[in-house]
Amino acid sequence: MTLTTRPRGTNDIGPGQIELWHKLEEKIRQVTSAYGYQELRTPIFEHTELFQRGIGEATDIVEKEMYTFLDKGKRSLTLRPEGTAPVVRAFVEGKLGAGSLPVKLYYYGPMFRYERPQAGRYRQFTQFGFEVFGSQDPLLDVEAIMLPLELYKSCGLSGFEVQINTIGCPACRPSYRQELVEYFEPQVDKLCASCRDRLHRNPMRLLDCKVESCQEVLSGAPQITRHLCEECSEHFAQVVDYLDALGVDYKLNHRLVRGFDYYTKTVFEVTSSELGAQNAIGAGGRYDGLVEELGGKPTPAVGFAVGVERLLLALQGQDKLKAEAAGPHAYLIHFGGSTKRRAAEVAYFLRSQGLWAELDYLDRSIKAQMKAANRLSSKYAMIFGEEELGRNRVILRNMRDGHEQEMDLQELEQLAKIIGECGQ
RNA sequence: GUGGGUAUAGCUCAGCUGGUUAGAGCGCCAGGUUGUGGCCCUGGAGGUCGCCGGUUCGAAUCCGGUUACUCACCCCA
Repeated sequence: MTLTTRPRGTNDIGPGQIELWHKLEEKIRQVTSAYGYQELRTPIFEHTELFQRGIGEATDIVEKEMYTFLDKGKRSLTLRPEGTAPVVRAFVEGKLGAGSLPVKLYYYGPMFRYERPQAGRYRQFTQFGFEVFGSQDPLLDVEAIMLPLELYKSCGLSGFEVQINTIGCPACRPSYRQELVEYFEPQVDKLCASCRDRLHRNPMRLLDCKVESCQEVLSGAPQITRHLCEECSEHFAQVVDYLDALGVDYKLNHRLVRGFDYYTKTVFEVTSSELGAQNAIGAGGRYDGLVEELGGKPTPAVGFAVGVERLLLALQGQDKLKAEAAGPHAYLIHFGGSTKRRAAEVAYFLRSQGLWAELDYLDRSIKAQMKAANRLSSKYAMIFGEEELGRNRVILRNMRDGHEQEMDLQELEQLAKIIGECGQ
């Protein structure tokens, strides 16, 4: 449309915001390194088929939310709507499982889904996620919950809730499905339109329907517990056991179902009380069948993804993770002409020492330059006056207390030292 | 894809039932201080009133459409 509006559902992140992003990214690096994860950067787009197979044909994402296009070679490509399938693809393609297991990988970057934007939902959004390959240990399911909790806490976030559930595996899910269908079918006329539609395609998805009129039928729906095979049942018991032992606060939610087809056994979701309708700040689960489904050797895996914009929204709501704006170490004030050249010379020296030196490029009055120094909250102002320069000296003014002293320009190192010490 | 709300200066907003040069606060620039910031005072710049069309002698104001933002549904991080 216009040259001056960004595409719907996208955001520019500039001064005032980017500082928070940098801080969060730093926290992410700290937490992932403490847990022994290495970063994996995958392409922004992949072969469309990867997502069709990985996420599942019958999911909303694949059916209506993907940014899919043909390139000049007539290949169907898709802007990644999530991070797990690409990581699995890279894991298989790069034979990353050839060495010692488990393999711990994390990713960070933009994802794309064509949806109506709303609070905490954008067409281009950012996810931080991680995946562990090569072990069925329930302790790794627990780690996949602990790591994000560590991140949230280190950011200062409070008011979040962990919900967990198990959705079984290909061995035990069919019989549960069947019981669900048998339970719902006689009362099909009491269900909403979308539930009726999903009943035969994916009956488990009815469980988290929020339509008021469905609630009564749903409350009597059978639970998966009785259908779990011994392996799944034991696995989940151990997950719960570890969580209890580690003192993690969580809530069992038998109606928690994830939107992707690849999940098996444990699924979890973290919500924030700070957010509106889109209150999930992270979610994940185990997916023991996906690597094989995508052409790799059978490899169990578990992962988690954090919605970065949502986490940032929650943090801002709680006034956390604030970035204090740093100012220049020195603002060099000049009168134009030769004084400007001397100021520039000193500025470049200071910068070469790693100090933030700022100067006026608009040939403004001294008063205006002082105001600029003040506005940027510069620690020092340096005044390059004709008279002082004649004696090879400048005035160094401490902007905090107004104290001034003359400094010798022969000793730039000394000058840089003073400015650098009080700065920061 | 569906529904509600909103759209006036860089920002936050006022503009009553349509009436002449569209305002305020903050911010920005300049001056008050011939070489010195913050406070104060004075002045100044800055607006296609989202866009298109309609009603009217006359529309920022009423009507229709459209786009964007926003909130919610579906779904999801």
